[in-house]
Amino acid sequence: MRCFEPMVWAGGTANRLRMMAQPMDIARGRMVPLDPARDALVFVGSGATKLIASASGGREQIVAFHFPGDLVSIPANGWHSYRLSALTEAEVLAFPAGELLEIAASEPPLQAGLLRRSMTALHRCRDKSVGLGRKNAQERLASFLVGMAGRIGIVETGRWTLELPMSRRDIGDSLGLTIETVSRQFSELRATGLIETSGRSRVLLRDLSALAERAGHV
Amino acid sequence: MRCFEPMVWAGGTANRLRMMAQPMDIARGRMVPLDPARDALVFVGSGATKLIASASGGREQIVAFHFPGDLVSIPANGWHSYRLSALTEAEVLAFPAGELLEIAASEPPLQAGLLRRSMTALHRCRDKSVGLGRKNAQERLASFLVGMAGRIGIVETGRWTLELPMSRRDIGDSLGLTIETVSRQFSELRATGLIETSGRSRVLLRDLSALAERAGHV
DNA sequence: CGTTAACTTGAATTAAGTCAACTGTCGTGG
DNA sequence: CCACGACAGTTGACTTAATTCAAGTTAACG
Repeated sequence: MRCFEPMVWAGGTANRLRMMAQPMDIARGRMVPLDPARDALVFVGSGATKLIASASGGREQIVAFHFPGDLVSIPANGWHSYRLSALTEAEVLAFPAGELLEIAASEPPLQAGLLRRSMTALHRCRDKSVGLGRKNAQERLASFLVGMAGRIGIVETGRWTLELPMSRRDIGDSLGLTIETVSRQFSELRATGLIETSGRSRVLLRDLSALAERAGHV
Repeated sequence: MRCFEPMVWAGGTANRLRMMAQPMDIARGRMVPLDPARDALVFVGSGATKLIASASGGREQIVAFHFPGDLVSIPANGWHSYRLSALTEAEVLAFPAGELLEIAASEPPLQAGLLRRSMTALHRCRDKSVGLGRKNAQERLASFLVGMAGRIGIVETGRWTLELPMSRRDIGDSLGLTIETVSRQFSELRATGLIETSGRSRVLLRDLSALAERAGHV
């Protein structure tokens, strides 16, 4: 199920966009090939991806997960080096940021879409910063689960089910925790009765608002 | 020295913008008055501000500092509650986000400016997330100082001088550390010879690239 | 059904937090 | 201009949450 909205927003310029970026299929676990010298903008059409930042000493922080319809902005010259990796097989459209922004400048609806998505990403990143800076392990995991519910959760008779495409390691790298701590917090939430898990990826949120409270949301 | 660029970008619509937001003077330590029910966009014309997020339990995280020319996007309905506070006397222009975006939709240069600033803010937030998630106290402080050098630093014969408008508490709230840890790390960097301080706010960076290395930048 | 990697659990360690006492800076008023 | 008071910042001793290291379990895939 493809969902390359930029083509839609762009109206008559859809062809110019197609010339800049062919849709690409990225296999699970592979990086999206990007020119490391230029800022990139990537649209996720299907599947799921993670944006990884590397600091010195091989430390990695996942700064965002993406799902269909999301826009990913990848800077070339930050303090850290970024790369985009597929969590599941994914279809993406990768643009050189400069060229896309130039086209968008003469295509207000496209530019508006970019702006709206860019702000959504900013707000998500900020909410996440609060967790990284000020929350304990349990609150971070609860926050993560509540956030995922809003993005990929399926609700049924008041209970949310998640099918997580990322590993415990990915969750840890996203929350600034080790894999062991993530695992212990899953166990803790399970023991409290707030969640149930089955297999490695399915999570049932038994009480979303209690979980949001546990997450330290105001 | 006022610097309200949106007026400039907006060309002929400058008057519509003026009707939406009068420039305001915010005294040091005061909040920028915002409608808590609506997303806001604030331009900082002069002075310095901090964007504070509150989680439950009275915990506060400063998610960004702002200087003249910066755009601040403040969401009304996030997981956390946000407010913008002046670090020094500041002149700002506050807009309801919805209305400003609507005007921007028919004013490509304005929209382009918003988009560019929004991406800058996103990239800063991401680089900061890496620090919050994966760096130790010393790396966080070094990162902070290098970042501030790039924004408000004054360079002179290869040495950077900073006049920090924020307190140690603000720095701690921004780096996810306590005031005591921030203080200890200042002492540590002083002892290593990487920085000198005089008074509460002046910092001399004796070797920016060594500091960037210490910051864990790649 | 067996293999492998992902996940879980436990015990010891550590970086940063907390609590407490002290010192320096800066603005005010004598 | 200097002395004082108040608050910002510093330093030290102890505690704690999360990491690290190590040893099991379990799920998923062929």
